[in-house]
Amino acid sequence: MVDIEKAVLTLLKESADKLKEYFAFKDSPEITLDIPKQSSFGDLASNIALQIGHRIRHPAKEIAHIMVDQIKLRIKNPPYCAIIKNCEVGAPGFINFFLKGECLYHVLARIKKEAGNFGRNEIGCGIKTNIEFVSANPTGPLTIAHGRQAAFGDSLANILKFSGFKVYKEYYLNDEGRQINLLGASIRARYLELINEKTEFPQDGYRGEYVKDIAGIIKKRNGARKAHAPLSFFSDYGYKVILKDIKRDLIAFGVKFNTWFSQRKLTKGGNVKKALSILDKNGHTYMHEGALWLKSSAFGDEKDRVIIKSDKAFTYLGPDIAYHMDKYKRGFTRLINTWGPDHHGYIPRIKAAITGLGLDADALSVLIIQLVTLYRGKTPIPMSTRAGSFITLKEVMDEIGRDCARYFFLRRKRDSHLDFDLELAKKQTLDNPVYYIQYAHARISSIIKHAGDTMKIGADAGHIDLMPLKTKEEFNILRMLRQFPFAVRSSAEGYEPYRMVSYLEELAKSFHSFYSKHRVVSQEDLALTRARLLLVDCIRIVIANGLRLLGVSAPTQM
RNA sequence: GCGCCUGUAGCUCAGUUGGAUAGAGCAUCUGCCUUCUAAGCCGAGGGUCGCAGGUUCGAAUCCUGCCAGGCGCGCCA
Repeated sequence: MVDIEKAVLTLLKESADKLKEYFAFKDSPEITLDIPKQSSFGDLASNIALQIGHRIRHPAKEIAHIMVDQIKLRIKNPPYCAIIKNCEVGAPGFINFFLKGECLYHVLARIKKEAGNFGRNEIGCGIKTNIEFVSANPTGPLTIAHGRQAAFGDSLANILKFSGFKVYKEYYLNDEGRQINLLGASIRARYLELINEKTEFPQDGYRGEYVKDIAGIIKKRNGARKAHAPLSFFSDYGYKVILKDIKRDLIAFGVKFNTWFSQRKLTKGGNVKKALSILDKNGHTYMHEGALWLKSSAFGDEKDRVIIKSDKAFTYLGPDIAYHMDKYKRGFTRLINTWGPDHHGYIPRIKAAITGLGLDADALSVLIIQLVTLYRGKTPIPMSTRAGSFITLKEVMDEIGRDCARYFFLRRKRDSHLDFDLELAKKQTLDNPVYYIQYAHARISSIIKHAGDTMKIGADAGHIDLMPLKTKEEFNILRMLRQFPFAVRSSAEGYEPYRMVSYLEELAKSFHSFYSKHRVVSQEDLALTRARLLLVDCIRIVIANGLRLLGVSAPTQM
């Protein structure tokens, strides 16, 4: 089988090189192919003439015509004549290729052969990649904001793996410091209340019900014996209980981490001191008013930042610098962090520290995931973590299910605010496209079951005559199927799983549209039946692959 | 005051990095189930891309200035 894409790229490259005889320019831009939105623009298109035109300041259309004239000569002869029907110039200067009908069928045999691997690509080149996400402080249950990060990070990890990156998922566990102490103090106060000791609730303490629950457990186990236990007893007890719940919820959400990275272990191993001594040696820190400062303004931050406070305690920056250094030390050459929008101002200082350590800050991409506003119909649900009034991820999962929750979190671009309407998410209509996609998968499974064993498509998929596929709807499906690898690549390159979501919605649409117009299984026309069975089976495979990347299940019946 | 994000159809949002006639879903109006799942399908209407300039063959996209909303500007995480 000829690799269509490669052939077309070769043609374009040759004619771009020829251009150099007419115009003065050195190297041509990288040539990329796309599948145009409208079929009237062909089966493959390139904007190379537009790019060259821009570069040499010459009308793109003229360049495109020169290129197309040459390409037209070449496609009359083998091997191109077998695959390309025609080549045209599009309005502003696109070069559009129209493939021969038989070529469009090729994708089916490929899907059948590659099955779960169809759509895989190697743009990652095996780069060792660390993706750190959620990393919520173990001082309270996961909220929906964490849910969005969890769905996003997990799905992005899937997509990157599928694109040839070597991906490790990591959760940074903030298991020491002020917040943990505050949690301990809050639990202790509740505990003392329970055993009727006099106490005062800490001013910035955690007021959620779960704090009382933990205090209750301590009382049940120990009675009043812990009245004078050190703060660390309550902190440790509390964060362990909470961490257990966090892990349980994430598993229920379908998210598994390779590493739970403990801050406590990091500082115990002396890593913070090590990192700071490197910064010091490189001349990027200084003492001022009893505190140790990072000269981050030297690397573009708006001002310098404190690492060690005048009371000798670290700010969060200390351990975080050491943590990132550790990531580099472990051999990761690409780092991805997902943070909430409240942390965006923090990016320059951590990058400054990394540069100061002599490491490559460009290897780190910090992705800001915008917040989620939860609605019930038109009414927004107010959220306040400190006051303890919030909807947890678990509650959302219990109410609308894991598939639905993940899907809704993934639908939006990461830098768009997400309005999450629980009422909408419960509807089983196109208001809620996760069912639309799953429904296509279930319908196809049902058709295949209905067709029975006699018409089953097996290993002979490559020999099925596909010429009977000739309706508009069938060609539209073929076009959509060919697009899947492009959708994977674009999701990976942009770190944007939502592109996969949009793709799947469109693919499902092309199927539902076909389904309502044409019958797949008919006793009268066996040849057509076999061809169409192969077609829908391929849709099923691609939907399953896509949903798997999103971490959403593909049911065989609904 | 400074920084970041957002502003596209009545609503929720796309628009693949400057390209083809600005697209989906919902909502509204209108049709389709004796045949493989109606959680479905076929139509119709709906736009000053926040506003004003600029850059060029070409701008929702880039630049400048405004306007509106959200978030952040700690020796808190």
